Amino acid sequence: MNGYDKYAHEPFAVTVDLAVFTLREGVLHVLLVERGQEPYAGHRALPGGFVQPDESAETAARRELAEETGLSDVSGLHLEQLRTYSEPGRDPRMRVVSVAFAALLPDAPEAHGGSDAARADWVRYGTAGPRAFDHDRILADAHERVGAKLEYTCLATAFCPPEFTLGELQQVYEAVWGTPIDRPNFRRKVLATPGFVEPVPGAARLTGGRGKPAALYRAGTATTLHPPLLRPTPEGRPA
Amino acid sequence: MNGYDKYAHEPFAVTVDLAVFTLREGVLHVLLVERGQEPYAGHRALPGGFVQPDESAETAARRELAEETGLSDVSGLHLEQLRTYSEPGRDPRMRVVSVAFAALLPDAPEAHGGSDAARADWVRYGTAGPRAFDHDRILADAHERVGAKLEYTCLATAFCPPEFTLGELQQVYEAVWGTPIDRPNFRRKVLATPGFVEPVPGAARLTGGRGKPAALYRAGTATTLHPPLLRPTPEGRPA
DNA sequence: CCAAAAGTGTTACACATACACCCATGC
DNA sequence: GCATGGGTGTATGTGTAACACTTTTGG
Repeated sequence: MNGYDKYAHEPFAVTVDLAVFTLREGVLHVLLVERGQEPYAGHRALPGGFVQPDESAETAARRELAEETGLSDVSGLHLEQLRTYSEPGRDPRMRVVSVAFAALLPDAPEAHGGSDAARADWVRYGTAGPRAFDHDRILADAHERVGAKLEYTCLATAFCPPEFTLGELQQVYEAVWGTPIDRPNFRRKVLATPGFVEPVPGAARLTGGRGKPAALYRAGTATTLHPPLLRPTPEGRPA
Repeated sequence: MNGYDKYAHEPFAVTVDLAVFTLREGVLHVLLVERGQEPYAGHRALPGGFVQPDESAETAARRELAEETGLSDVSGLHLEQLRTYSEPGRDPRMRVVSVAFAALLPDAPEAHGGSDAARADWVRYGTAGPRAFDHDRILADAHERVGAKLEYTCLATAFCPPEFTLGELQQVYEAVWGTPIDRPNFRRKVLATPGFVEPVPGAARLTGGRGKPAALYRAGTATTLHPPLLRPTPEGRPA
């Protein structure tokens, strides 16, 4: 199999599938489209599409992200390759190999589904499926990956607007992990990690109308968290 | 892009590339083939090949693994999808999307390169490249991934024969990470993690001819490590 | 006896957890 | 004043890091 022969091998269609997450009012949402045709007509599915001849999968994913969200500038958004799904029967019509991506959005633009007929909506994560194809599994894999990366990277700021409060940052962790976190301890950990967040001098914002105004922070330059911020008893721990 | 049209899209070739690691005398080695034809004739490359029409990428990877190592039974070996490399120019001849895998072998069979003409040899990891295509990058990504997974999974036993000593297990960590580890502390951590290793009752083995015979252990049933076994100052930590 | 490798013990320190408590704002 | 959410302080336990030390083998 070291001799390449471009005519000797079955062609594959290569697509990208996107698990796009955002937070709306402190709740984790995911972007889903509604399929208009068979198979799985009427079912929800992850947004995605074919990789074009001159594109890498990453480029295709970012293009699809812009099309589906309707955002004009998606260049700064976090986009991360998850894994590739290639089981022969995953699409009943033809052989489709799909490279899955996870994307994180700070704010959720209400209107979207710009480019094509299929409607796209934000759906609360955890709402019952089943989704089309193997998209339930892709979505679960994406959620697990994002949750794990929150532990040892600065990824959480990707869910936040340019300036945010520590309470908002904590909401990201709580929404993705589905567990409450002790606020004082969270605060200390974040501030003790150099480069995770930087204070915006003097700025403060009223949060829910009520309560003390919160100091504002910007994302720092660090990408990894040492030591990590572990979620409470994620698995396997007997104690 | 929700309407599928199998004739409207450029066909892609889909291949798998394998980063196969093993330990030989305590040193990390990787399996490389020597290319016989252009491009990159004479250069070393990762073993791999085309995904067949009826195969998933995982199935293809395991088939290639068996062919390249010459092992008759590769069913129990650790094989893990890394990521997919899809940049348009990565193969100068045609559009090739490659799904990369990392594999771990406990023992290194000397003779291999069974199926085809290309020679395959074990090369010490870190030996100077450059390798063909983007295989240097794939190899670096694979090494980083394996190193990271040693921290929070029981993956290290995949490098070991069915029965092994704690010293051998420690050598896995030291070889992959490239750092020495304190033996007493390593020992305690491993034994304190339930299900990581199980003692083989009464068995012991002389290790280097010299020294006290070491107790033997088998891999346990656990897959994750809580708490993790962190490598010393992997990155970013200023202290 | 010496070298080499396995195995045990101990101490100091970092970190996480679980709270109690104070501050500023809207109603 | 009271509810709400931001921010500070502190004790207690767990886990790690860095060591010194003992044990068992071959030469």
